[in-house]
Amino acid sequence: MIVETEAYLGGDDLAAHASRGLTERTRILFGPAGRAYVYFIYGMHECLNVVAEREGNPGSVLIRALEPLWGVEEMAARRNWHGQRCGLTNGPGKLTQALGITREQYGARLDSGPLTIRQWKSKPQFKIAVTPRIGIRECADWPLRFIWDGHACVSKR
DNA sequence: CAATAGATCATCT
DNA sequence: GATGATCTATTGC
Repeated sequence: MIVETEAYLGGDDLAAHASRGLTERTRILFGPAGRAYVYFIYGMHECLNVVAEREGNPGSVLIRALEPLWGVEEMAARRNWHGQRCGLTNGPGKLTQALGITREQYGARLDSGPLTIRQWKSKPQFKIAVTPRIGIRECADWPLRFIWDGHACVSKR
């Protein structure tokens, strides 16, 4: 269950990787929605995005945190680069570590297959809070971070 | 407690 | 050659 996301837009959203145009790394952002945009950052972290706009518009959603509903033991069995146990999913880098997501999943479908993200069928019975995005400089105060308010798996700050 | 340093590399200038 | 949609450990108050 995803409990924290951030939106990255096209056009004048300078915080978005796609804002500097189509490059080899960002080309998937300009493709059809429902694909995975995985990028490597800070020399040691992968982050997972869902392409969210129609073809030609580079909008995406960064998956920042989730609550593991199953597979917790598999996640906990993995080790991160520091040799420590992971399995925590409250942060973009830790999340991909726990799920075993790498750039091999770049461009993978998220609407079918093993990485399918399912929709919440009924109306959400929890409170959704909106806050500024985290860890960026450009457009840092744009209210584009969406969290399950009060959920233990949401990242800090 | 809060602040910061360090790890470490693909991507862009 | 600099930087970054991060995380953890360590230092300093």
